[in-house]
Amino acid sequence: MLSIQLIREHPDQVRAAMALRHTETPLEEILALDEERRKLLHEAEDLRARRNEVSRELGRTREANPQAFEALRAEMRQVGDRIRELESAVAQVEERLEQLLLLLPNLPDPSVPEGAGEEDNSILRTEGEPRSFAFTPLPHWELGERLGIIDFERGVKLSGSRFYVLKGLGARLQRALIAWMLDFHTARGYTEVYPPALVKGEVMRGAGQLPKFFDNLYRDAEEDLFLIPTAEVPVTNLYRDEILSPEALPIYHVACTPCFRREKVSAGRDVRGIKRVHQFEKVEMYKFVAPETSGAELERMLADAEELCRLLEVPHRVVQICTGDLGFSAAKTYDLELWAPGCGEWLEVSSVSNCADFQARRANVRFRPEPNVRPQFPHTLNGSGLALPRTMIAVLEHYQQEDGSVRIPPVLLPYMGGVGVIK
RNA sequence: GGAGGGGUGGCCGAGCGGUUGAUGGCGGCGGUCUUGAAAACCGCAGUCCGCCUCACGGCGGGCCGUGGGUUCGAAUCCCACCCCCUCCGCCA
Repeated sequence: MLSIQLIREHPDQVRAAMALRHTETPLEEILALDEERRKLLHEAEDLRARRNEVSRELGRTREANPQAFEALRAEMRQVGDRIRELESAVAQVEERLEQLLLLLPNLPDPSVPEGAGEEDNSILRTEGEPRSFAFTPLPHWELGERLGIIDFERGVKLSGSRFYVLKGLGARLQRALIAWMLDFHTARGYTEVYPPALVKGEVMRGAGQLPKFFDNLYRDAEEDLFLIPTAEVPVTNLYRDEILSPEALPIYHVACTPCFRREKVSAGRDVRGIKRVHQFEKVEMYKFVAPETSGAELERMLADAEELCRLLEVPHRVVQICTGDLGFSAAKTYDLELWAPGCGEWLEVSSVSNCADFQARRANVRFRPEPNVRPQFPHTLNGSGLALPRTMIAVLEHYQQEDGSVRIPPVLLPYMGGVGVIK
C-alpha cells in the first residue's frame, strides 16, 4: 500500500510512476476521498471535543443546577446524533478509500528500466554453457515417466490436471534439494521458519495477494482461510502489528512451504510436465531491513539465489524485470532462470524482489530505528531460493545421460544417501 | 464438542458510569550521587488519526480482545463474536 500522505503531497510523482507500470489508477477519486475524509473528520472531532468538555461539566453541575443540566443534556443529545452521522459518513469514505488504495501497485524503484511488458525485460548476464549433447535430450516428463520417479497419471487420478506424484528417487531428489537449500541459507544467516500454509484473509491482504488476486487463490470457505501461494505471504505477516526493537533488524528468514496456485490466468499454458502445477514446494528467502539498506540487500539476496545455481552446476541467467512487468508488490525485481535442455527453455526458478515499505505498510510491520523515536516501516525483500519443480526439471534434463539415467549433481550427493545416479 | 475461568499500557496488576491514557510494581530511558558499578533518590516515557509549525514542538480526537448497543458521558452496563487457560469427552 502506498502512503496516503505521499499521494496527497506528490500526486504527480505517483501518477508518473503508475504510467511507467502501464496501470490505470483512480488517483483523482483517491485525492477527492482523502479531502472529504479530512473534512468530515475535522467536523466530527470538533463536536467530540465540545461534547467531552460539556460532559465533564455536566458531571459536576448535575445536582447544583437541574435546569441548566437538562438544557445542556438536550443539546448534547443532538450533538451526539450529529457525531454519529459524521462517523458513519467517515466510515463510508474510508472504506471506499481503502478499497482503492489496496488496488494500487507499488511504485517502481528509480533504477528499474522502463518497459511495456515482459518483452522489454533484459538479460543481465548468463553463466555456464548449455551442455552439448551427443543425443537428443529428453524433456523431464519423458525422463520422469521412464525412470518411474514422476507419475502424472496417478496425480491426475487423485486430483486432476496439473497434479503429479513424485516417487522413489524423484521424491528423494526433491527432499535432497530442499534440505541442501535450507542448510545453505541457514549457514548464510537466514533463520528457518515453518509457517502455516492456511492463512486469514487479512494476511493475504498484508502481502498484497488480496484483494486483487482472489481468483488465483484456493480457499476454505467454511473457515475463511486461504492456502498460501508462497511462503512470502505468512512470513511477511510474522511480525504483523508489531513494533520491532531497534536492534532487531535486519531479520533474515528462510522457509520451505507448499505453495498452492489455481493458475486461472494461465489456463491451457504449460500443461505438460511439472513446470506449472497447482501445488509445489518452494524454499523462500525473506528479509526485513532498514530502508536505506534495501538496495544492497536485494543484490545480496540475488547473490544467495544465484550461488545455488552455480553450485548445482546448471547454466543460469539473470533477468532484469522492467517497469511494465513488475509484480504488484514489487519495486524492483530480478528473475533467475535455469536452462532446461530437454524442453529447450529457460525456466524461472526464482524471483527476487525488493518491496520497499509496500508490504510492511499493508501488514503494519514497523520498527523503531533507535529508542524513543517514531516507529517506521522497514523494507521487505523476498526471493525464491529456489522453487522445487522447475529446479527438478533443470537438474533432470541437464544431468540426463544417453541411456535415460540421470546423474545426481555433486553438491547433492551428501543428501542422497549414497545414490549417485537415478536409473 | 461440553462445563467453568479470563482477556487493561513492554510485562505483572488496580480500576463506585463522569479531569482515568488509566493507581501501583517491574522493566526501559535521562539525571543526581560514585573513580566505575550497584543501591538510593528525582525526572521522562504508549500508539493511531487530524490540524498548526521550516523545525523543536503544540492542540484536538480515537484506542483498556473485536464489533455493535444503552447513555449527555462507558475500560466500567447490555448483546454478539474472537482468543487464551483449566477440567471432561473424542481423535491421534
